[in-house]
Amino acid sequence: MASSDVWKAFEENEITHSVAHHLVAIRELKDQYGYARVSDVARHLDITRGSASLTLKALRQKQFVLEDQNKFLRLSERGERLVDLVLAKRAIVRKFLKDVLHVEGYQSEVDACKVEHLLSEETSEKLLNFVRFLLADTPEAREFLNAFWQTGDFCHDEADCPICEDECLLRIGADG
Amino acid sequence: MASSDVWKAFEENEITHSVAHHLVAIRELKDQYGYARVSDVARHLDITRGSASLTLKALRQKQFVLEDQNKFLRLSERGERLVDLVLAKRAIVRKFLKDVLHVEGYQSEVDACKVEHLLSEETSEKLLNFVRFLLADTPEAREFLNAFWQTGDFCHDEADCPICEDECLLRIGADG
DNA sequence: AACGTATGTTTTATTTGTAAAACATATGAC
DNA sequence: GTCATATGTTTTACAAATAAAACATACGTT
Repeated sequence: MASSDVWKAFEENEITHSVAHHLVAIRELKDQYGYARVSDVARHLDITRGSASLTLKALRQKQFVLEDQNKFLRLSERGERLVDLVLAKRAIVRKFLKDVLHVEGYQSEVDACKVEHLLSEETSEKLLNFVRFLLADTPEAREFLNAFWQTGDFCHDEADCPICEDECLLRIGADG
Repeated sequence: MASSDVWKAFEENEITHSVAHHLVAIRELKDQYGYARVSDVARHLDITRGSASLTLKALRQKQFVLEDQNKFLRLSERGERLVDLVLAKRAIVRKFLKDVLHVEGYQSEVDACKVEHLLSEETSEKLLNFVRFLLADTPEAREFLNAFWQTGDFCHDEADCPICEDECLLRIGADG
């Protein structure tokens, strides 16, 4: 049955949202302060030291994180690559939301962060490609974006809506 | 601190992925078979009856789901509205992935399903607007999409990439 | 050396979503 | 009427992610 297949596919994520944030925290702390310890990660994420300690222990066991003699943490090569991927996906989504859709700053941060670790490689890469093309300085892209941004709200009546042909989505435009 | 704010905002979802699926299951079952009971939902989602029973009990208490004398379930007005919103968001994302980015069928289903309940109203509405404009039959949209689809892979070298100006994302294009 | 503070871990508990099993009830076949 | 099957609930258990509290070091000041 198709429905339960898609449902179950949700579980198949390589990493959880929580793990992504712990790894990114290490990257950000090292960039900002030059080092990252368990307490620093906990403060950065606003969780308790105990909680961070447990999560990071698991990440050390899975070889995403390494620890030196003085309890200073760093990302392994695997960890660095994973963080690169997460940040790349987040940047693509944020760029699309902010610079194309004009979603307000904070909301685009939050939505990008929620979504980033869920997108498949295929989707991320195609979105990257799309946003690159859209924001590149070609006549087609320029004219299209100008036309889109000038239009403001488009097609809130049912006529000629290419999505509503298939499924009725009108209520999203209708309510507040 | 900005980082932990965004992180915490992840929790602020009105409904969970699991709840969204239980509610959508009721809608789909009623559409397909005319009724939906606890067992039907469980079968549809490929989970045990016990698990569905508990989740649906909570949803009855929260007034998203109603039950008649014969244990037949239906969505309340609140539940119907929520399902409308979830399905609308999913349809928009799916449409964008499939018809604009050309993400392969199954993957676009899965990614749309993962993401649908996480998007804010603001983002969904703007995405809807964008996709409507993009797929409407205007000269700007037609020319833009033709140019995009003809180009194939765009900008996998660093030159002139509007995203890489801000953050380096090249590895996503470089690896497999 | 002693005290206070920061740090890291461990233990205990909670919540959410699930499975598994036991149980109760209902329905239909014979 | 009895038996098999389907249905729904409850109970028990588990995993993940977290908080809270207790504990153990370690470090710096005095």
